[in-house]
Amino acid sequence: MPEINVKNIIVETATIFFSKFGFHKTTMDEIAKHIHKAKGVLYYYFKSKEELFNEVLKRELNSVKANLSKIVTSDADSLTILNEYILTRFKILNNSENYHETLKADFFEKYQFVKDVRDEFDAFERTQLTYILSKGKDEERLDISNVNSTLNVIMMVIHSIEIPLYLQNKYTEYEKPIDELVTLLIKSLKTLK
Amino acid sequence: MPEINVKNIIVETATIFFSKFGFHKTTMDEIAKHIHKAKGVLYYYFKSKEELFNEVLKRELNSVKANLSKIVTSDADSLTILNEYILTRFKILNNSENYHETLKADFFEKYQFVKDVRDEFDAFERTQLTYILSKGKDEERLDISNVNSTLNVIMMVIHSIEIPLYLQNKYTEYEKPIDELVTLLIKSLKTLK
DNA sequence: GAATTGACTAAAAAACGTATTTAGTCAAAT
DNA sequence: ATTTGACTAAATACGTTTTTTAGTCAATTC
Repeated sequence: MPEINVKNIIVETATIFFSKFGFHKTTMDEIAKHIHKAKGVLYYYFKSKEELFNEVLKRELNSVKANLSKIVTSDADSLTILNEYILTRFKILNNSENYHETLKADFFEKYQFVKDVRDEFDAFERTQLTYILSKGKDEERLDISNVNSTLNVIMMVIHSIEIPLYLQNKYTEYEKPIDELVTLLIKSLKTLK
Repeated sequence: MPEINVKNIIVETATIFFSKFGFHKTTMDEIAKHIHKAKGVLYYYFKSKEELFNEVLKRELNSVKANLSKIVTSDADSLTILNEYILTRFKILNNSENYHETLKADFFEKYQFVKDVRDEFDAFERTQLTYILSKGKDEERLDISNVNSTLNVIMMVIHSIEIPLYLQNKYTEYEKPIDELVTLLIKSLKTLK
């Protein structure tokens, strides 16, 4: 069986198990057994369980990035883009149990190995949001004196809200207030005419 | 020694110990020893360790409430009041280690006994913010169609931000973005003239 | 009668030793 | 180059023992 397939099958299987049982409760043995392979195969392709989880996480986040990039590069105006970016981000990451689990890194030591992947996703987000805000500023649709500080506000809001949203199962409760918050923020950033 | 003093001394001592060591690491024995009393005295005035902690918490929150009420009842206009309310709330609660610890109730079972005190403080907040928003609406300074849903937005924002702020030691990092966020929110709520 | 004490104890937490499981390794085989 | 399965150090789980702690209460003091 070609490498490309075995590695993918491992990652796909790991995605299912990690999503369902979490990183710590999933064993390498059960992943191996599920694909009818010896455990050693997993270690042939991945240095460790942590590296496998990071690969699973990267692929999930790459999918999220692709969706978000589509929004950012659309023909819509920057206000619409910013609106859709934030709402879509919350919505699609709601389905990523593995991403939720990484939020625990901010509370427990045992997840520090996900830091790099998390930082990389953060960097992606800052880039996308900076692009949106700068575009809006250039188009004179957004009234922003300092792009970077507005960016920090938005990042703070996103990172703060996602904790109760995903770790305290408040997605349903907060769905409507999030909509309204984003509307308010857009309104406050909109250039007055 | 009169009752009023012993009870107060117990609470004051408990405040110090709970703030420093947390609820679980503080023993009733060390509180008693510190005030040169037998442990039974603590149980004469308080039914349990949990009741003592709740009393400590109530007193801290009563102090916070007093400060916030002063702002709410001031002669300033509602925009200024809303601004000051939010910023002051974050600032003074930053010094309440015991309040921070109650935020853990949303993550761990062992703190469920603080729920009532927390709910009561929430209710206080909703009342104060409703008053501010309604006042602003009446004064026609705030452009709000539905006071209750705007209230939910503000409460969501406050409760979300306080988690990283106090449990992840992000007060310094978030101080400036919070200022700016509040400025943006006020701007979005302000009636256009 | 109210307030305090200090001995007591059930239960919780911590410590400890043993058993089991798991991540990771690697020589042998394919 | 890829896979296997036996192996092992380390981590985790578990049962037992020890220690600590929250809470109690009869006796004492004020």
